[in-house]
Amino acid sequence: MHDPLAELPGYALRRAANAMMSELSARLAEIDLRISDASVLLLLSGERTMTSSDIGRMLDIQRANMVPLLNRLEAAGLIAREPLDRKSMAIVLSEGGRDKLKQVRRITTAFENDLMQRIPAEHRDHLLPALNALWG
Amino acid sequence: MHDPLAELPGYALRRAANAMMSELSARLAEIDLRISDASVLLLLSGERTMTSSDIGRMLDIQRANMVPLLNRLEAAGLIAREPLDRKSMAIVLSEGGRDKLKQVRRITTAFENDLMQRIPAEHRDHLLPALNALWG
DNA sequence: TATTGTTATACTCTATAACTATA
DNA sequence: TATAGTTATAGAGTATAACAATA
Repeated sequence: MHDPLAELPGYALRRAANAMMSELSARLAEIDLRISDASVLLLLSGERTMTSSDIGRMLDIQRANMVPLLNRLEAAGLIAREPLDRKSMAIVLSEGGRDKLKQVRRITTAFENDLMQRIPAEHRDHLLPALNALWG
Repeated sequence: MHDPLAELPGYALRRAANAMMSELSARLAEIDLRISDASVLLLLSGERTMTSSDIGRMLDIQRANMVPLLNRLEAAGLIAREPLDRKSMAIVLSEGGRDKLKQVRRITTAFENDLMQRIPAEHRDHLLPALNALWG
């Protein structure tokens, strides 16, 4: 059939992202996390001390929307809020958070490998730089 | 800074798609359309007669979610519903819909060109086939 | 003055279940 | 028996405005 949308990279980008997100969501649901939860845990695995606002800026999540997200992670025992001064809070991984992070790494590594395997070899190495050029 | 997410294609895919969508949304807002509205108009430009369910299957939109979408397009005078039998309705472009479609084509063509220009030349031609491999 | 954390709110998109009528 | 169109509803994600307290 002739699909008038088949040649539009923007359309393909949307469909590919949607397919990827729904598959990743399903895999992360097995450890009771959402994609944004997992992103936060991965970000907190770095060396830097970060506040809620810092995390939001890095992940492009509004400050206001970080609140329920971090509440959820805190209620699950994965992070703790520690005062930096009387205004800001450091968000740190708890011991349970570090355990969960290992599971996140296992799942995301396998997932990214599966994604790349689906791409014909001659195109594979071009995807990441092309995508990064579209938002970095 | 060291960003633990920088090397994940899935993450880059999400960020690139979000950036693309918000820019395209803004451009389409100038002609009072949403992205899914524009997708439907582009799809209806093909030769085939299509029902609401057909469109939903092509665009991966649930049957139930097609209803408000098509109601909106009908209220804007862009499409009409014409009975095929006593059960199904053909969705057809009205004259206003064909005019709007020209504007959609103008905007999306310019947009896709802009997108591609942001990608370094050596990666450019690989994006569409790589993305299509992730959902087709 | 700018920023942090927060509350409240609204809008969009998406997913599911159920129903009627027709193929 | 399967499908079309529809209604109702709920869950996510996301955006904005406002506020008090602190840098």
